[in-house]
Amino acid sequence: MSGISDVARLAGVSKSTASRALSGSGYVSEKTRLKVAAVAASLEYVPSSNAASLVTGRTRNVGVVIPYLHRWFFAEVLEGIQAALLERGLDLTLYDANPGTEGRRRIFEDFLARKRFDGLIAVGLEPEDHELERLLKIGRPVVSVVGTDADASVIGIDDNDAARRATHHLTSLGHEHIAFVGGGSSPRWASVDRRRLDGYLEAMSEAGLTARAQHIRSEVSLPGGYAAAVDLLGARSRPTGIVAVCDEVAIGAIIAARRLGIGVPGDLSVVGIDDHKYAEMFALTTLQQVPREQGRAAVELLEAQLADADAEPTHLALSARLIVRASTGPVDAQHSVMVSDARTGIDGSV
Amino acid sequence: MSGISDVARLAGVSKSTASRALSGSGYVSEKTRLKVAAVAASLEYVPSSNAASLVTGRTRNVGVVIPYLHRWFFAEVLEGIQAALLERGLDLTLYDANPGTEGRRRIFEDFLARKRFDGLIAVGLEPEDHELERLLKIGRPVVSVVGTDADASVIGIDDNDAARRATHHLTSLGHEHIAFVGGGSSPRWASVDRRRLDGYLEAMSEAGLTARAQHIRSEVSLPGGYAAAVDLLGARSRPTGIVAVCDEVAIGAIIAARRLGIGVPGDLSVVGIDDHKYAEMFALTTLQQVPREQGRAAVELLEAQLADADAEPTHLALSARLIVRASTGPVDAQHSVMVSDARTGIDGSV
DNA sequence: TTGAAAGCGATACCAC
DNA sequence: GTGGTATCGCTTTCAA
Repeated sequence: MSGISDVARLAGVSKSTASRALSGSGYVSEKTRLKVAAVAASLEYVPSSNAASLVTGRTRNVGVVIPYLHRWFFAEVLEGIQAALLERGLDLTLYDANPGTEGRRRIFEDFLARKRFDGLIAVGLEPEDHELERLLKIGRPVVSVVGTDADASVIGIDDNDAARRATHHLTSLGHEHIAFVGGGSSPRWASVDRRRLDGYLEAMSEAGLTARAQHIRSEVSLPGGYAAAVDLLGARSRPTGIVAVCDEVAIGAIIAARRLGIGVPGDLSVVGIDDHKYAEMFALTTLQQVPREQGRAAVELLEAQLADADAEPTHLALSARLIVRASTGPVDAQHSVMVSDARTGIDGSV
Repeated sequence: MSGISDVARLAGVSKSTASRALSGSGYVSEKTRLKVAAVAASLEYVPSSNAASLVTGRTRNVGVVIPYLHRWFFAEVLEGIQAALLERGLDLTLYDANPGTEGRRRIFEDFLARKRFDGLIAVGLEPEDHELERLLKIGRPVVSVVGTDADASVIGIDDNDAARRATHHLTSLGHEHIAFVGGGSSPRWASVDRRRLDGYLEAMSEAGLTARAQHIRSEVSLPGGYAAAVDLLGARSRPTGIVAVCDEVAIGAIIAARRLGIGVPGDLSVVGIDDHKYAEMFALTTLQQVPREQGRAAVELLEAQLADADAEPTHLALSARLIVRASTGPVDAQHSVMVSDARTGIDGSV
């Protein structure tokens, strides 16, 4: 394994010149640059990032703190981040900070303090106060995907607005009995869920339906949505519309409805938020966000902060796009589809 | 930010003694060890991993090369790896090597060569020949989760056996027309899929059903299984049993069956491989593997290789456990459940 | 049991 | 444009 001095010697130049030639910074004649590059290539020279980091203080590595890997949104964001980092030649150190685990504690107590990165991207982290404190104490730029930090750059959709529009979509179709499903299953609310519930409540209020607003708590997952919907739809008086906190919950609700023989959208309209990869298969009407792009954007924001130490924190609130598929319909059309469903086994939504 | 010389000075010892005291290697009197530790704590001293790595050659970092993040199996393995690494104080560098992407190419060409890790864990990587060559050339221990490398440690389930037992489960229930769904959708087979198909074919052969064996190609995903099953089950002569390449495909098939009014398990038995987190919700009979534990085991294996440079590569083939839920039943029971399904909207499987 | 000094492999300043 | 040299922060002989 050859070092830069080997390259320098074989190229007949000094270490400093070799370094300049390879890093591309500083004056080097084109001739020697070519020569050095050729030698480096022939030796398959790979610079030691440790040595370089030690002297420059820059690691060319980005840390990603993320609470879940198995949830659609998080996996997509992470893939977006990784893709953008690969393009830039930057490494990615993963910190899976699952809430309530010993691992998360150690990440905040020990791992982050090592500063093995030039900057951090926090994805849907929702840090406790003492965690946030740690995060800022590190003294490296932080970009959040989903969040509310005032001190860091944040990128995400306008959750309140998305839920409001989802709800409005149903009220404009004539629905009056609309439930919001998901969130609040654990004592500590995820703030995203909270914001979406608020958006729903505001839209219900605008439609004069505050009295009929109903929040069904559930875990934010497909089985969670399924379980909650089984209860909700099995009750005597069931809603004609469901706004789900996210697509996973929405899809769970659709599956529950089908199993209960409730036609979608004939007897029940369901709208989600996400545009999950399964959304199309379930013909789910939803408010689309593109987490992969959010991941890429986070890298771009971080890059800017890295280039210019005192760049102002940017707050990017993207707007979700309504995609109407076949899980929502006018409230009047009730039952018409249900019949065909029982006969053919396929309702009109596919 | 204080370095080890600050600690040394304030503790009234030399750098060397401070280093020994903190790293715990070499002779240090208990008294000075305590003193140094106290000073280090008061200064919130964090050693520079770059400096340490530069001199020791060890990074205390593990690279994980993984082709997907959004698929259940991969996300679970990754979470298992991360948890085990956090316990050991080791960092995790993520390389998302999505097949066919420019990013994957760069990972193998550039990123891995930097050797910013003491060892690698490859998860379901299925490297091309030239990629494998690169991998071994790095000269760092590699552990594979799922795979067939002779030169590296491998951990995974016996896929052939799992598929064979899944199939046998159906034949023992009297099924004769059993299709295998999934895999082979792209020209390049994933070898896992291939092995599972082989296991199915062997079991069919053992049951004297070779003539009726049928492989339905599909993408290995829930929508993929759904689409394939819609075609398969819509045909004139449909099977009474489905062995799916994995649970995601199996669940897609169940959803398709329900939509077509085909009762599960009344008219159709479905068995998967995985024990996916949604398996319970769909009452899916499956052969369980626990990817999270495979991730942990990979870390343990790697740790052993790291401790003892010439430890023999270990090949761990775990056995999947059959979990019988309610997606499979005797072939005779056909139609009985379908009727109740149509009446109540809920079949017997929940 | 401790300390002085020699690197690890690069970068960057400063003469030339 | 180029080369010598100090330096980054630590570990590790080797002597004392």
